[in-house]
Amino acid sequence: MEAGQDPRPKNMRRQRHTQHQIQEMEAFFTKCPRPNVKQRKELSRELGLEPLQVKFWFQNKRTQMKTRHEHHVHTQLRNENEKLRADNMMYREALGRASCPNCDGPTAIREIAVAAMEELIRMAQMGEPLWMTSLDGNTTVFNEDEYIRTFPRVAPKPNNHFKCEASRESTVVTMNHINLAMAELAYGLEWALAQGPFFIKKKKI
Amino acid sequence: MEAGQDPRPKNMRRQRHTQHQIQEMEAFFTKCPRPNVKQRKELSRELGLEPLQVKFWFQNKRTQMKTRHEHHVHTQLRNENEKLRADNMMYREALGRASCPNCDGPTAIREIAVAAMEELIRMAQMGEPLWMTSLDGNTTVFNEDEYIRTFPRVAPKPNNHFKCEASRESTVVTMNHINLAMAELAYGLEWALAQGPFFIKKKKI
DNA sequence: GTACTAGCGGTAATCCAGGGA
DNA sequence: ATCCCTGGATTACCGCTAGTA
Repeated sequence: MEAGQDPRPKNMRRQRHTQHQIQEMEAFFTKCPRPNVKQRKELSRELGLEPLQVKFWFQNKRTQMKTRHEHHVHTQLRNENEKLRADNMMYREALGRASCPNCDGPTAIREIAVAAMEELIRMAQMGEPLWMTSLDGNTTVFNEDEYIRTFPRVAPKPNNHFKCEASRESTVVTMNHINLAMAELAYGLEWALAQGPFFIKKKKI
Repeated sequence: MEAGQDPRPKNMRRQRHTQHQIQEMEAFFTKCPRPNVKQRKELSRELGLEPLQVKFWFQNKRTQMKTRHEHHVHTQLRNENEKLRADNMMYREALGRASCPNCDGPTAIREIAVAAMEELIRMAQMGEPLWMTSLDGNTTVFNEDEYIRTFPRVAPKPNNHFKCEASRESTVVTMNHINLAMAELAYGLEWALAQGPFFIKKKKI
């Protein structure tokens, strides 16, 4: 095996391929990133490199390309993320501001939700006047008159039968905190639902 | 300078540090990722490595850590992206489903958007009857009568002055595809906006 | 099953350009 | 300018795995 004019003792590195060698291999790489033995031998002959060096170069080049591509995707992902976040914010605001084509007022969904939530919190934090402990100590009775007095913005006892039904159900609940919370939630939701007709009255045709 | 018991001819690489050497350096790395000359010399003495090798190891370790961190951030970004996309979809649907308390029907925003989009696509795909090329070949004229005939669901020429104004603007546009698309978009949006009063009529009090 | 091979991930060892005392 | 160090990119190579004859 007559050597290719540079039989270095193996493991001894010859630093940096020349610009020309790199350009040639780069050009080949764009057409064929994974040359076979023949192509590599041909290239090594043309460029004055050992076949093994050519093999190494292509291997390293492939990994380099891979990492660069990943980096590119990375920045792209960052941008997309930014945009999605902005879109999300816009949608969130749009939901609060959304106007309904059936009438020309804004939907009050958000307002209702916020108000109901506040009411629930306040109801939960209240004690004896609103939530009366029964004599046996096992149940808590909801004082509806007190409720109407405390939250006067609600139309007093609307005639909606759904509301009456539900409110009667939540009037007596067990002491269990979860049930209590659910009862409050039900009442708050009823109130929110009951706003429907109220708002409709406000609407101008 | 009496050598450190391994004066290899320089440039001859000794493969792979031992598990012990790596563990020690790794432990040191967590406390101090960038040891100075003294610390490196001390480590090299303890581990039977050349100071230069220790230096190399720490340098390579730093870059490795960096790439690993990048990779980690990468996957994290992917997940976040996925989640944001899902949220976005949910918001979009919520916008379409949002019901308005001023009336008892669902908002027709989505329907309008879909219909407008379909109309835009159909308009874009149409040729001569709807989009007349002018004699000089440089401008495309929008045939409004043909439009009304083709899409009869639109109330013929509503008296809304905004619509008239805008439609006149988009009647004559240059051949430029971007402008053309914008004109179509404008017309479609006008149509969508013009639906407002129409829906109001449908609403039951 | 077995021997051979290419490709890949990981790692050691540099080279190079640039920053700071 | 001088010297040392660091990060980024390169070159060389080992060990493992999968595909193939």
